Amino acid sequence: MHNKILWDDLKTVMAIAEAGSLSGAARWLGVSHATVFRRLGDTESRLGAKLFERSRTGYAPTPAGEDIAASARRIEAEVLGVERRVAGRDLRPSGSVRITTTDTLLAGLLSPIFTAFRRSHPEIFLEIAVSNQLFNLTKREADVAIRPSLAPPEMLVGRRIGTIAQAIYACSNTQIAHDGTAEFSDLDWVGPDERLAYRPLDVWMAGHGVDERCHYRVDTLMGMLAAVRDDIGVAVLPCYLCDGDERLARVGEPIAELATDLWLLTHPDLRRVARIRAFMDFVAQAVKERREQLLGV
Amino acid sequence: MHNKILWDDLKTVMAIAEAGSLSGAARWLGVSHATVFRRLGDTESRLGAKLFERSRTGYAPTPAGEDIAASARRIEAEVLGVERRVAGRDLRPSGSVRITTTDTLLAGLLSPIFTAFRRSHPEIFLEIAVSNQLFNLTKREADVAIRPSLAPPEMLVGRRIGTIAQAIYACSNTQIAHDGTAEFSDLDWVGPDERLAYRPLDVWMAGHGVDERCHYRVDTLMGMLAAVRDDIGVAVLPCYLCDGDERLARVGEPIAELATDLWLLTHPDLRRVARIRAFMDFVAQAVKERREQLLGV
DNA sequence: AACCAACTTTGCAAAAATGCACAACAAAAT
DNA sequence: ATTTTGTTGTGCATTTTTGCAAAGTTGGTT
Repeated sequence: MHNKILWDDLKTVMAIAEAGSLSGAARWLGVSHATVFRRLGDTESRLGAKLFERSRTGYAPTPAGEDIAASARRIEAEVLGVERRVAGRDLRPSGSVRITTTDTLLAGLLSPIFTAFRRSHPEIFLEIAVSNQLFNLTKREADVAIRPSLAPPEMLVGRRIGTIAQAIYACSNTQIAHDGTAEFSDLDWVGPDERLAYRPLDVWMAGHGVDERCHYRVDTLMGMLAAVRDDIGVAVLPCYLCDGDERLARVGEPIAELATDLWLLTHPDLRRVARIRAFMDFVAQAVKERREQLLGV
Repeated sequence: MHNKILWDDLKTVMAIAEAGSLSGAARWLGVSHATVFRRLGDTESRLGAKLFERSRTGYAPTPAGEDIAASARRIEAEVLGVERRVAGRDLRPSGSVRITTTDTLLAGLLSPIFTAFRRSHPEIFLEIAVSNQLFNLTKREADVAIRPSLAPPEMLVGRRIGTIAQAIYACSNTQIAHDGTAEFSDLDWVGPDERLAYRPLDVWMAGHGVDERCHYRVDTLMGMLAAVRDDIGVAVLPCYLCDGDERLARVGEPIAELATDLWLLTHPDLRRVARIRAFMDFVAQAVKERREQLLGV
């Protein structure tokens, strides 16, 4: 009769409420949809309350279901906080660090740095999550983020480790690459699409009247680079990514208004974790040593 | 590496921290001590942190263990709150109600009332928790409390349903029972012991100089009653409990300063639950009908 | 010193939870 | 209209968790 519910049952209810379906909740929770089905039934039985209206389009929470989902969100925040604080007390210089960064930073700058770090700290494992989306460090989706940004999120701590210069690049074996005399508006351009969410470049291209000549858009910088290599057009790209590529030629000097900062960030609760500090110190130093590569000089 | 812990693991850590041992935590959680042992080991492994210093005489939490236990207490409050609110939405006039009351109230007043309630509401089940300790309605140890008190706890809601009169009783076949002329200080007395925590009666007995003649103390009113029946001495007892007992005789009028109120209480979140309202309305009415029995007239 | 109570730790059997595979249904896409 | 995709719901096998029983340690009581 008065069976108390499992605290994890609340998480299940929250997952169903947010996903709107058993299958979606199952994916989020990392279990089988059959398991979610049974857990929900069991929870409703223990509480003696209906938590979801079942419909053809999925599951919609009842007021009681919403109340539980809201509680579960507060509990989730509490659990993440205590997990971080416990993890933050970990003073062992060993274990795993999860880093999130972009594909371009990884390929063009960070990969050799990570390799060197692994060599010098064989007892610290790295897990790289390549994403162009901002990971949620509060939810411990990563321990460290290395990202271009003009301002870091307020709740994270870290340091600015460099400035990323960007310039126009063209395919090496084109006329523009050789003499650089064509007008911008006479060129074909490659640009970012809206999913890349690269607002400053959109603004710059519009301001220089070249977005009208942009007939090829990609949602990754690597895709933009490949298009330039294949002479589909010219594009603004980071110098660290392109200057070492023989098939690309820089056209003009770096564009000051498109320079951006490179940040190395973690959550405040993790700043004292030995292995995270070791990693961040190493990367900061290594990037400093490559500061000219980032600046494109 | 980044295994998230089960939310119920936090409850386990809190239980061990509060009990100081695996065995004590097991009793509190309602599981085997072997289970607690394994859950703790698994949690420490997932977090990569030591949560308790172990000894054969018990477990003492580390700072990380304390942090988790504190989080778990907050989560427990959150879970109890949402369980109450969900239970509070239960509008079905059926199901189970858990009542806590004293052994004397049950035997001398309430049992026939509960029987009548069951007859008139066959679909509502009663679970009676007999205790002289105050149950924690906030922690849902009971849904309804029926208790003598001069003032109810602030966080509960309810109503005062009667006044309990008390008087001196003696064994029926004694002289004092017949003529009532002996001085108090000439009698042998039966009294409550410190575990009964019956402060007002202690004060009254001291004020009338009869605690010096009290050589028999019990920690239950039923035990006091049995002693009076066996002519071990006289005692102050509730009128509802004794007036119907042929082996007991009242000596004098009820003692106004020892009158106490009878309260019918529940948690604010449960006040709208249909079966709880039905129960409380019924009991309030039935006790009102017995008001003279309570007053000893 | 002997006995008792309360504790931790572990191997094995039992119970519970879970995943798999399938059937059926419904909406979206073609 | 048909196909594809995504969903819910369920029986059975597998995996995981748990309880039981035992061995051993420690401290308190007699």
